[in-house]
Parts: sequence; structure tokens; C-alpha cells
Amino acid sequence: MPEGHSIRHYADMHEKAFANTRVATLSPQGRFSDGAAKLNNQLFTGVSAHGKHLFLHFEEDILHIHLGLYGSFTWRRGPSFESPKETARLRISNEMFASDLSGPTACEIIDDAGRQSKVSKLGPDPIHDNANPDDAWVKVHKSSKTIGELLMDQSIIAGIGNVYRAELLFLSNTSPFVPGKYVPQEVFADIWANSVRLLRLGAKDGRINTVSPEHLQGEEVDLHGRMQYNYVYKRTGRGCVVCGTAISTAPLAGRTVYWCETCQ
DNA sequence: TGAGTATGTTCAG
DNA sequence: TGAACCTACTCAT
Repeated sequence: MPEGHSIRHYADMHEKAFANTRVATLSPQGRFSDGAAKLNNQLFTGVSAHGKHLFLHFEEDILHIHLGLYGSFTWRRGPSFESPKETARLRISNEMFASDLSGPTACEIIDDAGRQSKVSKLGPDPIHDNANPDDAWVKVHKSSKTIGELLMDQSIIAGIGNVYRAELLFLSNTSPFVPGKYVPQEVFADIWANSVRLLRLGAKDGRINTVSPEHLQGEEVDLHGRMQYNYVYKRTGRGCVVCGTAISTAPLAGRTVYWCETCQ
């Protein structure tokens, strides 16, 4: 479930579980055997993250992980662990915890120059305390691309994906198809402020929840009886949480965008 | 059992 | 712009 909030969540988990301990690493699936051998028995020194990129710091190396669309971590608590699945790219463990990584787009050993190179290609990450949206605003304000495309561009804002795109645009009552240059500055400021708030909330909860308490009505449950967590994302065939209008969909920036034609 | 879908990125053309 | 790639889950047959 990898947008920026998940990466922050996983970073925090690894920090708590492994920081300042010596870890064992192996690659059950075999596609990262050399890397796992190099990391094995190193001191785990800390974590950093920017947007959807996770960096695990070891005493000699940095492990760069990007989960892509399918990647995930499975956590196991010791002192005795279940064996990792055969599909696990990497298991990291100490005496008390194990994390199993499967399906990542990237799992590679880099150095600090490599880390800086990757981060330099990314826009500000709203989840960071010192993130500055000024450059992102300048890029949006100059662009003839739609705001729905721009929000998916990691070099403008890092960490937003298809769910947050749909929800942030809904919360600012903005159509995904408005060109960036026609987005008012106060609307962009609203999108940014909500991204800061919702990415942090998602990182804390470990899942995306964008719906305000006043909209969390008892009847707002999905087919499985679970509470409603999104206003528009994947609500095709159901009504907008606020006004009841059927949710529209269209491909935009290679992904399906969801919006309410009345509210936005 | 197989098709379809998914919160993403990169590279070829 | 489209295809390729990585995995797990749901739904229809």
C-alpha cells in the first residue's frame, strides 16, 4: 500500500526495531543474494525517507528500497519467527524482530552520493517538518499540464500517489483537469496543507483515511461493513460522500482518477 | 484455475 | 504513450 505515508510508517518501524543493533539478512527468493550477503551482520545505524523512497542505513552501506506498485513489508515479532515466504526478496532480523520485503521495484545497495542523487530528483516531501512548498508552487503555476498530472509527478511533490491525488483534489473542490497555471495560489496552499496533514495521519495510522469525522456516518460502510475512509477514490458506482453524485473516472497520467463532478 | 486489478516507475519507440 | 516488471488478492468459471 505504498504512497508516502506507508514509506514513513515503514521507516519508523525499521528504526524502532533495528536501530543500533546488528542484523542478519538473507534473500529467500534469491534475487538479492549478493546484497543480503554484504549486509549480513552489519550494524543497522538508522533510516531516512523521501517521498516513496526508503533508505536503510547500515554501518558500511545504504539500502535503497522503492516498493513500486506491489511491494510490501511483512513484520514478525520474535524471539522465534515464522520462516519468510519463498517470494521474499529480503529478510532483515535481529533477536526481537524480522521484516520481510517482497515485490519491490528497487532493492539495491548504494552509497551516500547515490542517495543524494535520488533525493535531488524529488520535490519536497510534505511529511517532512521543514518541507518548503515554494518550488512546487512555482512549477505548478508555470505548467500547462493538469493539476491531476502534476500531483502525480514526484519531482514536484514527493510522496503523493493515486489515492491522495483523488482525495486532495476533492478536499480542495478542484477538478483534476484544471491546468496548473490556472490553479489559484490559495487552492494550491490548501492542497499542500491537506497533504501535510493527511500524509502524517496516514503514517501514524498505517493507512490512508481522508474522511472528516462529520462525514463518517454509520451508513458509510463498504460491502464488508468496514468504515468509509475515502471521499472519491474507488467509489465508482457509489455516491459522493458529501453530495451523492455518482463518482466519475478517467485515465490521467496513466492512472485512473476519481472525482465528483458536482463538488469539484 | 485463470483473469483481472492494484496506493508505481522506467525505458523503448 | 505503451509496455514491461514485481506480487497478492478477489472474483468468475
